[in-house]
Amino acid sequence: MILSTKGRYGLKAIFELSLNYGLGPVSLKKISEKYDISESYLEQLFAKLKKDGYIDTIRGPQGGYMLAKKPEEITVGMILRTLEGEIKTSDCISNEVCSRESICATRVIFEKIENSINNVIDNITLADMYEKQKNILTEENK
Amino acid sequence: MILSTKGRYGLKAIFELSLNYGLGPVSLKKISEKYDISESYLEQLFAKLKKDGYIDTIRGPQGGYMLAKKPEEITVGMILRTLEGEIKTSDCISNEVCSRESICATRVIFEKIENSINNVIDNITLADMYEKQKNILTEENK
DNA sequence: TAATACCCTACTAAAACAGTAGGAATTAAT
DNA sequence: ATTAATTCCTACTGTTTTAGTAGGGTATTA
Repeated sequence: MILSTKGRYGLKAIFELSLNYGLGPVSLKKISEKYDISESYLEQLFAKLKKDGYIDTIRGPQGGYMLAKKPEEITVGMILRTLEGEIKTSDCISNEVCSRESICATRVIFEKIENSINNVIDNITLADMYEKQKNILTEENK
Repeated sequence: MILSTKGRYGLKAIFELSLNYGLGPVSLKKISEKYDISESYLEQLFAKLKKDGYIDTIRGPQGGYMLAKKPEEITVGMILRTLEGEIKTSDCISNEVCSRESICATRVIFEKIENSINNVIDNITLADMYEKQKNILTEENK
């Protein structure tokens, strides 16, 4: 599993916020019940997302979490990097010339993997996911 | 880091074997010294690769490890899967209909990531890496 | 028969994972 | 004013994974 529950839960949860974009805050309780994810654990994930400026909060009754930006301004990559850390496949330092012969060919592979992942996650926004979701639901009702 | 040292070391090491394809076995000692990787740790990685049929061994002095197949028949994906396990991004069961509304859109993302990784690693063989390596060395000497 | 090399199993320190626990602060509703 | 709902914050914890280490056994060749 190359993604931990941090990224998996976190993406689901913030997508839930994007479903509610413009409709007021959503409480953790609701999200954790809907997805059956520990409330306290989610809290810690949301704390990171808030720190990085992706979500805002309102405290007290009727409070909760909400997107701090438009869904089209938040990419999957931003979320995953906040929660999982940088997506890396090796510890070769970029542009450093390998001191050991024949390592470079493997580095090229690792960079390709990295690039292909980044290419996916940096080009999908929460708004795109919303569109996708609509399509899925439409398909199901055919 | 989405790849552990198992995949990173292991790919480097088996690539070394492919550089020696057809020239007799290479001892672990040599590889571990060249790449500065623990010999005993590499041994465990090679044991898995042998079990899965990618390398053969010759015991005794002058012995060592060698590819069990042609470099063009071994993909990076085979090696990484042997060493790291299946490349997965979520635990959604394929084709299972999500019981929870709106999870599906996130599943689509995870599948895209998975597919893009698999697409890279399943389409590069050790022979391709060898070609790449030659190019790198040629470029350096320009 | 000594040296070289693979073979095999068990152990381990450290980190990461996946939470749990519990209290403090804020605020809306009554 | 009080209560209840909510976020905020920090610390703790059991389990698994990581990245090895350790040490003996077996085969082979010079």
